[in-house]
Amino acid sequence: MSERKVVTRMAPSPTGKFHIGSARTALFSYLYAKANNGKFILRIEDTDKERSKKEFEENIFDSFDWLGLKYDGPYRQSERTEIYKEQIQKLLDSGNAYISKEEAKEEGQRGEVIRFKNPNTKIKFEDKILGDIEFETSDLGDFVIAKDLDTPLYHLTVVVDDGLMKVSHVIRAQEHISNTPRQILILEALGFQRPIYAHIPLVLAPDKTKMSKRHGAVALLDYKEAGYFPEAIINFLAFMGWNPGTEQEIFTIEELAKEFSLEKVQKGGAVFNVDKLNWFNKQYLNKKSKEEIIAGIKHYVKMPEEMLDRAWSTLIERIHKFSDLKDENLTYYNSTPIYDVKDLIWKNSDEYQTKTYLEDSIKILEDSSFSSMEDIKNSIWNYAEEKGRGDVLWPIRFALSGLAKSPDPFTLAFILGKVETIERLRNAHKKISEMIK
RNA sequence: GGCUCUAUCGUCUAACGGUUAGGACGGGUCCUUCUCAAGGAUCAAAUCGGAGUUCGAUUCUCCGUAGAGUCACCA
Repeated sequence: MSERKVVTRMAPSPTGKFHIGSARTALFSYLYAKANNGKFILRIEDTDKERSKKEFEENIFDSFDWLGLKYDGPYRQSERTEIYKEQIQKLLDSGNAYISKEEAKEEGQRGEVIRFKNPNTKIKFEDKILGDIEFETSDLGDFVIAKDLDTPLYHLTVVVDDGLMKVSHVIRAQEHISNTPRQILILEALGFQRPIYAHIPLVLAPDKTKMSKRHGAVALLDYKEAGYFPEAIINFLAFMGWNPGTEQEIFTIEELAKEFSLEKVQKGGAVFNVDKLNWFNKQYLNKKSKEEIIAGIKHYVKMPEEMLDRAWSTLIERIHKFSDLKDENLTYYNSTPIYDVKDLIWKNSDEYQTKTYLEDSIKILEDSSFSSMEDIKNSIWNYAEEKGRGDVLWPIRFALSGLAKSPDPFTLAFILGKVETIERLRNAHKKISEMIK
């Protein structure tokens, strides 16, 4: 019984961009196959000629590539018409299906379709995740399995393909659970071996309903665009509805493939929590090499190479993902900040003191080495301690960034470089001098 | 509405029928600190309700309640 080689599959239809929820289903299928030394198949379910689009098929491939999920295939149902035809004929011949004359109620409907002859029985199956499930098939009626011999429909094609491709475990989203009895009926009529079913819980939006376009970003590749790392997405997705039973949270896909089991998959749906995703992404961001980080930053920030070399580690301190850089006010790195002179003065300080501190600071920094942030800090720290850290440091930092919130003055000075730093400080000094007279 | 499924902190989740119900995200407070971020410490926060089984139910059973999915000549 357990002799069967593990074969799982993901069977998306190219009728829209590949969904983040589908990505998780694919991941679970993939992981289960890997965990059991099995095979993972990608099958494009494009029997609906009206709605299937090549661009969406591409989107599916790009999605798998981005996540790094290797698969067997891809197979396309649109290329397997002859196979289905043969199976439909078998069903017709055995009396399990029949050609039904119909009244076309809607435009495009046929006057003749092929229906499955429902034996009206009770179908029981054991779902690996949900447990025993029972359906009365009588309320399904004689459902349509093909428009004609050359135009098979979903239920038929899934069963035929899963049967012929020797799929051992059908791991799919819970929304498919009510399709299962129909498919078991066809499968039995065709004499295929029954796969093990595992219906994984849905990915939910914050309102607890199935995630859809109206909830925001649902296409997997939207997350690529937003600057998330595929490793972070995988790690996050794996933890929606599954957990290792330990307190380890960071997993590479290889580690996941080792640990994954259907027994630990949750029964109920899981709400998609962007904050947690961001946290995962940050974990991976912190592990990236300097080169990778610089490359990522370049997509969102224009900065001289040499300056970027000093700024990269500071830039990622305040973000979870690269695209967050868009929301950061970073213009002060490239252009002289514009600000109100009065903002140069720290809390209880005044313009006279601030002017003096600026003057002294400029002198100190002119003699300082700028080869590291520490050098800069060391040169001015004692003076700041003596006069009051806020009184000295705030004007410097403000003169450099023009912002109430920014990295510390030493870091800023280091990134901007000596020439630019001194110039901005002189500028500030000039402004405050003018204010006084 | 029919059918099917689900139910532990706000969210993701852990807990052989016996735990002060644990962890993570997020949040609060404190420390650090010129600001922000980061970091460290710390706190708050949950077993849907009612019966039953049991010496003992988060855990098993039943009934409620709530939520979800699905009901195509789509997949």
